Formats: sequence, structure tokens, C-alpha cells
Amino acid sequence: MTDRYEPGGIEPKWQARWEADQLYRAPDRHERPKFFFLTMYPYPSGDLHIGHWYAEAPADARARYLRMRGYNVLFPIGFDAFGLPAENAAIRDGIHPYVRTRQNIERMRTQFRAMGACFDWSREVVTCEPEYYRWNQWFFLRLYQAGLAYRARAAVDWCPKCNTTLAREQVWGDDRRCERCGTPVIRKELDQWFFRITKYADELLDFSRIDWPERVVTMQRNWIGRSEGAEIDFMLDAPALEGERISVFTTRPDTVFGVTFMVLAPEHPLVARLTTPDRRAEVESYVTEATRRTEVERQSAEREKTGVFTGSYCVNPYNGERVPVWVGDYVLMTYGTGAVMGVPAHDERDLVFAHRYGLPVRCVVAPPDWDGGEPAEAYVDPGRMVNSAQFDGLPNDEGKRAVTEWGERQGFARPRVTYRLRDWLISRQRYWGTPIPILYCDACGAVPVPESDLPVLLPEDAQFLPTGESPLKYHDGFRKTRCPRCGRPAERETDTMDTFVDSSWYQYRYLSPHDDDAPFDPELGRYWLPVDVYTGGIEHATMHLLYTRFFTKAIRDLGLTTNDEPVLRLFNQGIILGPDGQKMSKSRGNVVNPDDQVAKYGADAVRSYLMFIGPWDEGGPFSMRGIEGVSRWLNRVWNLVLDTPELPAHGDEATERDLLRAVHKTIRRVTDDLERFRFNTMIAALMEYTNALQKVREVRAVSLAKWNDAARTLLLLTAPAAPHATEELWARLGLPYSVHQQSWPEYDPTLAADEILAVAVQVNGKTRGRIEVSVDADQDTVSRQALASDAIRGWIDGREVRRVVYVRGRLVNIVVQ
RNA sequence: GCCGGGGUGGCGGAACUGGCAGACGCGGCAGACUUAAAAUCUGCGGCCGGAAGGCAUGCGGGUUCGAAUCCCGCCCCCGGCACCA
Repeated sequence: MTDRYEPGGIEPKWQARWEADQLYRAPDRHERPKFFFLTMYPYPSGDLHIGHWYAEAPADARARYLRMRGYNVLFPIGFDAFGLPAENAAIRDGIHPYVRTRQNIERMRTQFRAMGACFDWSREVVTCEPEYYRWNQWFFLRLYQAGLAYRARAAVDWCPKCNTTLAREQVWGDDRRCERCGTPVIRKELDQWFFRITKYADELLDFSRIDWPERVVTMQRNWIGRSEGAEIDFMLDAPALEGERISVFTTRPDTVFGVTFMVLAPEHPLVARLTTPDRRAEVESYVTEATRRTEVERQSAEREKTGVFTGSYCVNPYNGERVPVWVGDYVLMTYGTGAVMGVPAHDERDLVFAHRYGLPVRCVVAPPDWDGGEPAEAYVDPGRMVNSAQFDGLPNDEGKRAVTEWGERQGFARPRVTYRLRDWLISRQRYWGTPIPILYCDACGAVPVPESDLPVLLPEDAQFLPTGESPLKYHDGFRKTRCPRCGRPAERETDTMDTFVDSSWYQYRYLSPHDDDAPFDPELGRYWLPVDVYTGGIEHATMHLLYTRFFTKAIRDLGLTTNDEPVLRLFNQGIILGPDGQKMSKSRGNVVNPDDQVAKYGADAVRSYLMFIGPWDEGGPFSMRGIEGVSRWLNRVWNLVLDTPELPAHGDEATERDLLRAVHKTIRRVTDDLERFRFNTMIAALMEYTNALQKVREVRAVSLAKWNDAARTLLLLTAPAAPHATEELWARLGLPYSVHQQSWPEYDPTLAADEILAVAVQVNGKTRGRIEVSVDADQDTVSRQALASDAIRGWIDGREVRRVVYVRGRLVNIVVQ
């Protein structure tokens, strides 16, 4: 018997050898075509969990495959090293974030090496190092100069547990919780820095240049939330407010003749002045009540729509009608103009409101079979306009444009597009992030730090105290400085940047990670960019993946790149669950530790098993039995390759042809599956091929030469999934190092094609038997053969054959009376 | 409510463009090897039925020679958006 397969012995050996030989360095200039394969870089939590393996191992297999296909593959790795956990840990146990983060990274590097991943470590980026984050500051200054970064006072979301503000994208769910810790957020009025992502709203809605999953595209579309409509001005008809107006945004200008009331958000600036003395007490108490309610309460659709009349009226410019102005907390100050025209006949919410307060309902878009009265339910479908003066009879979708145009000519309406998307709030009231390169001078105001003074270093001697406030606020050495304009004392901004700023451009830094002159070398950008394939979890669909698209467009406009999009193709892997089918968590006790699995079965088995589990984008439960099955397969491959049978010099011709067919079919299947990220069926194909080789070996009817070719093909095709075992076997066969530098096998379609096919014979669509036919047999031949076969005769005897359908190579269907 | 994805054996899953449903793996059963066990190898495995045969891809219809796949109407699960005017 040959040596047993012992991954624990061979895996570290090859990892060291590959590293020493710099096998996976991606040269910057090369005659081969480039392929930039990016995976989402991890946060250095200090332990590589099974989710990291699931994200990286199948991606690594595909990167290896692309190398064998002849691409110059850039497959980099780095660490998303700023962020809250390290800072919280510092407050808890006094270890400085730098120290802990660097320790964590060191440990994870070791674990990544044990995976056998073919990363080009020479390009590693670590975002908490000044050589990285100085470029965050540099980009910030450029965006500031271009008017794409600005400071504003606004009501923003604050996480009371993380003690910082959050971007809209980081507030999740209908109960508005912090994306990181799940704590419900609260509103705070603060001065904060923003990136003007809304400037790119329309361009971000254009997905025509990229091949991204429908799911992500939809989520981004929803998030941006573009709606087209009109803004219409209603003049106020109140003694003290002569000449002032309320503007509303509506997507239904065609219903403007149906307006029977107006509703303002409680925060609307006109509310106080509009309120008549007799209504004041009631309105004021309503407004106070509304502002006291939480955001979640306010936005709950189930809540009853309440409101209060201000006592004032405005005038519908289209028909001159006086319309009462109400205040209602279902109207949001943060969307549109903070005022809504009430058209109860054609809007469900307005109808509820009108019924509650006895306001009139006037139908202006006729439902089919309209009786001239008011509809019982809000009618929102298409129809012809009625009760609408000169627009009567017009289909309402045309009416939208006609009404807006007419109002525009009169000067009280204009087309308008509104977005749900808000500018990206990047200020964080925390230490462990990139300092925002701004200082405040009493004389000059907010002053950008000159580029030549970058980086603004994060002071390492900060105090981490459980006060909830950033240590930078109390660090005089950091805070106190001089104004570069006037030389007088000034104070630095103590907020740091959202870590999503780091990840918005890290792919570019991989090109020249130690470049001191620029964030990345534009020359290299011309070769490597854009990213060809990006893989990672779906959870970043509207955060990171939206921000990085914005960033690329913004720096394109700054002249730093010519690409419109950062990533051509996106693929989202799913989530690995515990063996019980539940999300892995320490409290459930269902966590699978990859290090344990590697110790037991080897990295190759863990990699292959993760690929075999199911479709990569679906994830699924980790099965302890399942990984044993894959481990058994690798053992079979091992024994099959090393235990070469006694074989004749000349084999049996038919058996050899069958073997060759299996070889070429398998190459085709494995290649197609890798192209489509179908790793599960790729492993299944390799298993089938292994089983076929085992059968051939038992028969001993092929020549040694043919056998060797078949066995080598097995190693080449398995190399991406199980890089160590295949390297070892390749070496033991005496073949030249390295299996990973061999060319990917090509398949020949003619050799993969069958000559004799087993065809199912159906009678009236039910399979009753099967026959063997040659590939090129025509329908006549096949149907004659089918009708004559014993298994079929009993089913058709005495019945009239009405029709015979032959699907080449698949089946014959005999249709009888 | 709107949008996207899904529902297939005991389990994970497979099935090109409408063409033999259940590849591959797990578990199970039977056998070989072994004093025995483990490991390994071989065979059998959708359900009902002794068999013939029938029934089967969430449910109900339809189109078709033929439907897991296409169409219509539902149910359930996952994710996103949602008082957004």
C-alpha cells in the first residue's frame, strides 16, 4: 500500500514553498491579459471564522483557475482595520487599538496562509496605517475643493450605544436600529460633514455598464428612490402672509383639481405664522406632541392619521379655490418640501384623513363605469380626467405633463425629481478612524489642512475612558494647533471618518500600496482597472457598494481615473449556517471553528467541502458528515493517483475511447462550472470522474499512457479546489513544479461527444423502455427501432400510432390513440 | 402594499434552451474483507403496492406529443423598500 493521505504533513510544506518562490506575485506589466479579482477585505477581528473561509476559499479556487487559463491575476488581500470594536476593547481592557489591531492582523495572516489562498501578500493594505489613511484625507481635501464635501447642521441619526452619528444607510429596519449593534437610533441636531452623493443620484441609477445581481441593483434603485413629479406653489390667503406661498411636491399633478386640503409637516417653518389666534393653543400642543414622538412611531403606517386645522387657507392656482391648511404628522419634513396637497379621491392616506375630519372628496380621474360621485376607495389607476376644467377628457398620464407645463407657463409649477437618497454623513465621534483634515479658526472659520501637512496623524497617546466621548476631544496636543491661513490659534476637527470611506477606494490602493506620491499609480490603473470580479456578502448592497460606485464617479470627475464604475461583475456568496441550520452564534453553541476542521481533515477538505455544500450564492448549513464525505473523496483521489495499477501496453480500444470521452466531458463541466461560480457541481463532476477512473482501474483495459493522462487531468482540474494535495501528488508523479503553473486542460468537443446514445422511449409521455441509437440516426431510423423494441410493443399493440416525436439523443415519444 | 429571490427524496442538493426527475454527497439497508470493530470496497435506496401498475418537484387550473421548467390564480418562507406625497 502507498503512503496514506496526511494533509497535516503536506499542507504547511507547500505553503512555505509557494511563499518562498513568490508563486502568486502579480507582475505589474505582463504580456498576458490582466484579471483583477477582488474579494471584500475583512475586518481584523482576530480570528478567521468559517464565514471568512466561505468568502475566500471558493474565490481563491476561481483565481487559481484563471491563472491556469493564462491570465495575469491580481488577487489581493488587506484589512479593514479602523472601526469600533478595537476602540471599545481599548476602553474595556486598556489595550491600545493599534496594538490589538496589529496583533489581530498578524494572527489572521497566519490563518489565511493555512487556507492555502493564493493572495499576493506584497500588495496587502492595512487601512489604519498612516500610509493608507493619509490618502483618505487627501481625497477628502480634493472632494472639499470640488464642493463634494461640505459641513452642515442637520438632524442626524445617533447610536446611543456606539456614541456616534451614523449615515442613513447604517440605520436598518422599520424600527431604525444601528446596523452594527442593533440599538435603536435617536435624532440629534449636529454639525456634521457630508459627501455629496446625491449629485450622482441619476448616474448611480444607471446600471447598464455593470453585470451585478438583480437583487443588488433593485436594492440600490429602491434606496436611491427616484420619483418624478412636479412642484406646485399655493399662494397663502392669510392676512399676515400676503405674497407668501406653500410649495408642494407631488407625483400626481394630474389630480391637482381634486385638492381639498393642504397638510404641512409639524416642523414646517410656516406653521407658526399660519396659525390663527383661535387655533393657536390646539396647533401648538399638537406640534409639541408630534415632536415628542419617536421617529419610529411617527413613521409607522399603521398609526392613525391625525392633524389639526391652522385656521388659514391657501389658493389652488389651477382653479382659484380656497383650500384649508392643516398640520399633520404623517407628513415628513425630510422628504419633498414638507408639505402635501390633499387629494382624497386619489390617495389612500389623504382619503383616510379626509374621512376622519369631514373634508370633501372630489373625483378628478374617472374610474371605469364612474357614476359621477365620489369613489368609495381612493382610485389610483389610470383614467380620464374630469372636474378639471380645460384638462377634462385627457388620459391622466398625459395630464401629468400637461398640467405641469400649463402651470410652468403661468409661473407657479415646475417639473421636479425627488430622491430618497440623502448625502452621505461621514463624521464619526470616535477615535479609531481617519481624522478629518479640517481645523477651525475664529477668524477664518473652517480651514482645510494644506495637502503638504498630511497626514494628520492619530495621536497614539490618547486616553481611552468610558465617558462615551472621543479621546481626541480631550487630547490638547492633537486638538490645539495654528491656523495655516492667519497663524492664530485654531482647533482641529475631532471627528473621524466613517470607515466606509476607507473601503470606498481600497481596491485602487492594491495597485501601489506603498506609493508616497499618490493614492495609486494612474499608469498601473490603466493596466489593472477596473475590477473584473468582486465577491462578498450581500449586506453591503446599499452601503459599501453604493459608496464605492459614488467614489469612483467622484474621483473620475477629479481626473484621477477614467472609469465610470469600480467593478464590472459582482457576485454575492451566501452565509454558512451552523449544523442545526441556524445562524452560527456562541450563545447557540453551533459555531464551527475552521481551525479545528483543518486540523482534522486538512485545508483542502475544508475548501472543497465549502464549495460542495450547494450554490455559492445560497450558503447553507455546515454538516459534519458532509465534510467527511469530501475528505473521503480526497483520499480516493490520493490512492487512485499513487496506486498505479498494472496495465497493458495496449488497452482495449472501446474502453480507452470511453475514458477519453470522460476526460473531455469532465474538463468541459469543470470549466463551465468555474466560469459560472457553480462550485458545487464542479466538485460533483470531479467526484464522478474519480469514480469513473476507479472503475477503469479495476477493469485494467487501458494502456499506461492513457491512464497517466487521465490521472494528470484529474490533478489539474482538482488543483484549484485542493491546491496542496494536488501539488504533492503532482510532485510524487515526478512532474515538473508547480501544478499551479500548468496550463488549464482544453477540451475537444468531438472527443467529448457520445457516439451511441441511450434514448428513452415514451408512450404518451410515459417512459416505458430505452433503446440505444447512434448519434447521427435520423427520426425514421430511431422510431422504427423504438416501435420494434420488445418493451414497447405491449404498449402499442392494437392501437393506432398517431405521431412519433424524436428529440435527438434524448427520447422518443410515441403518441397512440 | 410594492420589488427581488425561493419552495424538488430521510438530509445538503442536481436537472442544457420545455425532453428519461432525484446527478454528486450524507444517512439508511444488504454484502465482501476482518476473530471482531473501525477503515475500505461492492450492491440497493422517491412514495404506495406482493406484483402488474399507479402516484410524485408548495396548492389549483391551463398550454403542449411532453412541464420542476412556460402561462393564469393562490399558499408559505427569505431579503429589500414602504404614511416618501
